[in-house]
Amino acid sequence: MTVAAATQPAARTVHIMPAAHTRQLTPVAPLKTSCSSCHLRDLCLPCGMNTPDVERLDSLMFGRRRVLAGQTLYREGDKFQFIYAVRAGTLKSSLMLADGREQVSGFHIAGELVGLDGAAQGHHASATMALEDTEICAIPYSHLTDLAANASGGMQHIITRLMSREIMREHSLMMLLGSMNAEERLAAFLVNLSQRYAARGYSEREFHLRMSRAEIGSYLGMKLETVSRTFSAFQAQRFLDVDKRHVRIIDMDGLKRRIEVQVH
Amino acid sequence: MTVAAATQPAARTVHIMPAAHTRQLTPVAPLKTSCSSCHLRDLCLPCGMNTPDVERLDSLMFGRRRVLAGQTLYREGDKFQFIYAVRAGTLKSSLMLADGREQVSGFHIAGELVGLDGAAQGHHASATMALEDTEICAIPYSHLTDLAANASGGMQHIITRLMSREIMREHSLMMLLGSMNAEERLAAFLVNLSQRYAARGYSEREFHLRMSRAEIGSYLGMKLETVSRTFSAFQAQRFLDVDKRHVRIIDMDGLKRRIEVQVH
DNA sequence: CGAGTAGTTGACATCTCTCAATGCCGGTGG
DNA sequence: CCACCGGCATTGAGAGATGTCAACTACTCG
Repeated sequence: MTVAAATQPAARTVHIMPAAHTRQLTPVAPLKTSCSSCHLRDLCLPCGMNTPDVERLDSLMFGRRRVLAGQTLYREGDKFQFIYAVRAGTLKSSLMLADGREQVSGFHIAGELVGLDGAAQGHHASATMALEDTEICAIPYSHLTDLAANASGGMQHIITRLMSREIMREHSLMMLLGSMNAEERLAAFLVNLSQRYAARGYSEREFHLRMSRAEIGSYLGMKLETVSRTFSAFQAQRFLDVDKRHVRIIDMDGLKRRIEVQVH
Repeated sequence: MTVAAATQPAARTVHIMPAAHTRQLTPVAPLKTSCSSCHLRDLCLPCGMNTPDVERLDSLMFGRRRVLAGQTLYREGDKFQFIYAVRAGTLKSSLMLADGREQVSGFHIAGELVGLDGAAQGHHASATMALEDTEICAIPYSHLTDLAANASGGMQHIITRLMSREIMREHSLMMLLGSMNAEERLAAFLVNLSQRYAARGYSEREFHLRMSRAEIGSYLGMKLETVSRTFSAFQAQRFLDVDKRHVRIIDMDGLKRRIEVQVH
């Protein structure tokens, strides 16, 4: 195995596609953030909460932080203290085999939460790193559970639902890894990404991939060459245009027909 | 794809290996069960709880239920009301693709919990069925969350930890599906099973598989013939003896050396 | 300009799947 | 009691998909 190249990149090129907000930031003292005024509130943690609960959330005053491209948010084995909400940018989570093989377990964009995997053991089971300059909210887990204990019952349920959602996310990935071929995998990946971008107001048909072919391959359980060939095959079949990391989907229905995953 | 055979078996043969307790049961009114006196309390839901919390759990008086071999505990889409603890027997959970392909997402034995995947959407994302006559505790989820709201903070944490554990379990499976070959997959499966049996006081080196080759294959992302061939290969390499579903591990270290998964 | 990284593509190797035949076992019914 | 059937497992042979290795291009960074 030689995914080694992807394991510890000295620095990563920064891509500039949807996100302009990553660039100009007051880089000084960690800003405090309020959920109620956040443009991501309907996608992120507060989603589904009632107003008083969101206000309680605000009272926690999450710290905001920047993670530069290639930097690590937490490593495997790190103490579990925070869960993180992505405000802008892209993160990648991965697991390691003893022999150094890496398995990417997820890519996370604005409004998504990472780090919940640490709750079982008190330390993180995966590592998470930024694929581009990324801004996150660090949510102290202990504060969140305190809140759940005191707030209206709904709050407790929110945490549970978040974790359950994570379980479902992994279900789909298992499905994909266990019973799909290369074209189905890549199609599923692109359709999923497209939908997540769309939910955030970006184009569902045209976007920049923030991850390398090797990272996509690791996530989808295939080699980078196979990813590359499958992209070319899709282009030949007129499902999409690809130019390196720039993707334009021409025939969304065609892609979707390749997968038909139910996993509701 | 023709795993169809495994999809809807009319009836299943019952195997008799560790479990004798499945057989004689008062099949009358659903028994109520108390966690504090359960022989599985250190593996199951109460694991890690303090005594007062376990007593609160007892106050819920979970219903006990039998699920016969081949019967379904819940189906994909069913309303999420309970989580289930296996008291004796074996369950299998699986997901469906629209085209009928099945992906087994887990096997569950005594002391393990199933059904948590329903918490996100209020209905189950997977289906669960008994591979042999099985006895379960049905734990009303709403009672559990009520309890979490009132009990000492630890209780809330227990639920979270359970779900986080589920996430980690799926992490390992993803790892396996994403970056291991057939021999590594089967070795990982057998070692894992062996450890779970050992934790329950059964032999770690000799056991009966409750699932078919097709089900193992679906779980591990390979075809039943490949599972069979890999078993034969292990036998030829003197790692184990197999006779249909009876497995005796001869060289546990040899098996473990094939995997070396870290995923802690 | 040279080095390094990422991506693409070809040729070939290898692994796993597919299809098919066979054996084994348990259950059923004559 | 025995013959037969269905389900499960094993095994072989060949096909197909993906991995491996290597060459080449484009681009970025110093």
